[in-house]
Amino acid sequence: MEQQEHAFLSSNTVEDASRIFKALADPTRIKILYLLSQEECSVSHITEVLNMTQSAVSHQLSLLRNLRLVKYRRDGNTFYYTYDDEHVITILNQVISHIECK
Amino acid sequence: MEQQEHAFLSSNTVEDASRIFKALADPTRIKILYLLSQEECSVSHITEVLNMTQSAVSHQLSLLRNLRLVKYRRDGNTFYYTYDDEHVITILNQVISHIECK
DNA sequence: AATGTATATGAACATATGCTCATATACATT
DNA sequence: AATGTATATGAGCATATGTTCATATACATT
Repeated sequence: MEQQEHAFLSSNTVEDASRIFKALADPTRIKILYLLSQEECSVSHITEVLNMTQSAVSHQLSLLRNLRLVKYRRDGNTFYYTYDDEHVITILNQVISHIECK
Repeated sequence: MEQQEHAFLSSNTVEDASRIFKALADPTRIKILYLLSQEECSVSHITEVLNMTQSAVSHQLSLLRNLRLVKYRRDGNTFYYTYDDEHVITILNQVISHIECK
């Protein structure tokens, strides 16, 4: 009630923002989300394109699922993932464009 | 030369994007950058507002300096920091607005 | 010159993160 | 029912990260 004269962020807001940026902070997750921004993908397809182990990809998808950044549908044994947060994809694309036009 | 049919990101681009998002992924750095988005601040002012140790703040400022996200001017013993990357501030504010209007 | 003040920096430590390896699960096929 | 296939998951491990503590640096003041 004294030392904070200017508008500041609530700790919830800061935590939420941190969570979003953390999700985007890892190269593997950037690649996955970028792929999904272009097309629905099966896990095995992601695994092949990124040239990673199935387990590593699956762990990252699990993390992205928990954050509600991706969702999936199942068809037999195949799981097809799509992105589930338009805003986060927009942010990702903005940063990528900004980097590429340098 | 065969398994990559769609446009994909160069690893440099991915690394650069990762670096930017990593910078924004920590609550302390979010608070610092948000403060600096509003006004030029001395280290001691940031320390008081965030209620953290001088050392912790200084370490984070050092990290942000290395990433060229902030710069400073010196006036006697006091160092005044400002942000140095308009685009990153824009991204931060976009994410914050998005979170707050939920 | 000596002391004070604001900030930076290195080492150490605890926690978080991302991967691998082994294995579980669930559906498909035979 | 038995085997195969696609994916998920838990444990373990190595590395990265953020803080603290102690101390260095550089300028100011007396």
